[in-house]
Amino acid sequence: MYVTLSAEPMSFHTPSVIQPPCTQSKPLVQRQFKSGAYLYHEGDDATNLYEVVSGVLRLTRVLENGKRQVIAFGLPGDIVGFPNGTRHHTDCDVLSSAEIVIYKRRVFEAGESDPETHQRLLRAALREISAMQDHVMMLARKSAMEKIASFLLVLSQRTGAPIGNYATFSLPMSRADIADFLGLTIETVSRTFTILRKSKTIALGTPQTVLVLDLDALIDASQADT
Amino acid sequence: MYVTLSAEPMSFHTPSVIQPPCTQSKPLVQRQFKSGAYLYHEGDDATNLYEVVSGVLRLTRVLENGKRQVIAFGLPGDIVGFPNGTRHHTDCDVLSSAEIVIYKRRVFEAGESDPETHQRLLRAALREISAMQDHVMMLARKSAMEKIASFLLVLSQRTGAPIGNYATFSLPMSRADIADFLGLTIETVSRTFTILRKSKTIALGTPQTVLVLDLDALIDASQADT
DNA sequence: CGGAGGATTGAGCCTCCTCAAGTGCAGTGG
DNA sequence: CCACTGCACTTGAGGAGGCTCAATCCTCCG
Repeated sequence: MYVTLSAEPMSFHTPSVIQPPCTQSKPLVQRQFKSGAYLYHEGDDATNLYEVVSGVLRLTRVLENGKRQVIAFGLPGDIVGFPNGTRHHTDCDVLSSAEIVIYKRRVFEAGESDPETHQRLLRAALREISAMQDHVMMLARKSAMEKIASFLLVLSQRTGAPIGNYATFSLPMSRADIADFLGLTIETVSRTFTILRKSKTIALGTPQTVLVLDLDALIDASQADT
Repeated sequence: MYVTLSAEPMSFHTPSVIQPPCTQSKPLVQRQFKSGAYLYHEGDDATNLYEVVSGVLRLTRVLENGKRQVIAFGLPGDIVGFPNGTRHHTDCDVLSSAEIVIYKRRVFEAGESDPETHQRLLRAALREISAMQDHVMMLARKSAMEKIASFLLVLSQRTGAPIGNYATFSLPMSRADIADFLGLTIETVSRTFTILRKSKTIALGTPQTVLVLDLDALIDASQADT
């Protein structure tokens, strides 16, 4: 499942730590991808699906005018690469070096050979529909602050590590990627980070390293004016 | 597939006229639903999938604060009701009386009994992922005018009927539904309709009946400032 | 005729975008 | 070692698009 930022704090779907992707004895293809590598491009014939074990992926689409739009980020536990028809409809590249489990598409589509994996991939596809719907709701209705806070919350939940009473995590994507994903501009993203810093809700070690100082405040900021 | 309003004019996916849903000899369950009826609610156990033959469905989700958000509209040719896990994650009700073909969920999930329908439903699920991604891109980056024009274009393409040189179609959903779907307010939707009327791009018979007077102008209005 | 609900229109404001300048850091080369 | 350059991020000023609040219109229906 992708980062989706639903209003209700998101549960950890198929976290690889708890439920490792390899549960049967069959050999699984797992590969290491370096930052900047592409898993596939838009229009490529889709032969594989990809499960993120570690690292972060970026799914983008190129618009008519050549600009790139970030559709989703692939975090550990996500399965990406579901095609439309036989072809990929996004680009997918690696933001921070990733371990990826590769599944054959036909296992997903037919599955006679491996019903267990087939079911697993099917559920991932359905989760993705739900996730995209969550994302749609956020884009349609949330303010800049609510979007940023929601985004940080999900990253914190899914990739954060505790440090004392706080949680810390890294932002492998640029401000431009965040802005693209949330339907904002770079400047608004940056300003919103500044507001959160000044209110002592978060702290930034580097611009790519976030420390959550006040989780309750972040949750408040992520929710609509209810 | 749902109404998605991608930038490139959308092709007609599985139009029921050309490729009727019933291609095999097995008996298919087809039912009539009246306006206002619910196909399912959020949280319901998902036993079926639904293919729209005629009419229009509305898929919504209820937020914490009780407000309703329109996720998608189901037009003829769409297949709706893909669950997340075993449960529906949206409400689905009927905006204009609809003929619906009902599929059993287990045919979609397993499909040993009916590989052909299984494949058909699987493709629909994948199309839906793609469609939601298109919708995300629109919500994130398009102006009010671009959203409305794109929305009208899709409805015109998918449900329009020619009248002389023009195309006409009905809007079974309220302004509030349109606003919700596009991430706008009722007032902005109404004002944008007015602009399109005054520029002779469209005409409104009733507020629910659209006549496309200048298709090229509508296409122009639907595209970003490229 | 009167009321209700949806749609339209208007005025004012606010959030976020645009444009522009400034800052900090990493890499490069003198 | 230090200037130079490039890039990402931050900050500021100003403006515009869309929202809010409110009034009005239209149509349907009792």
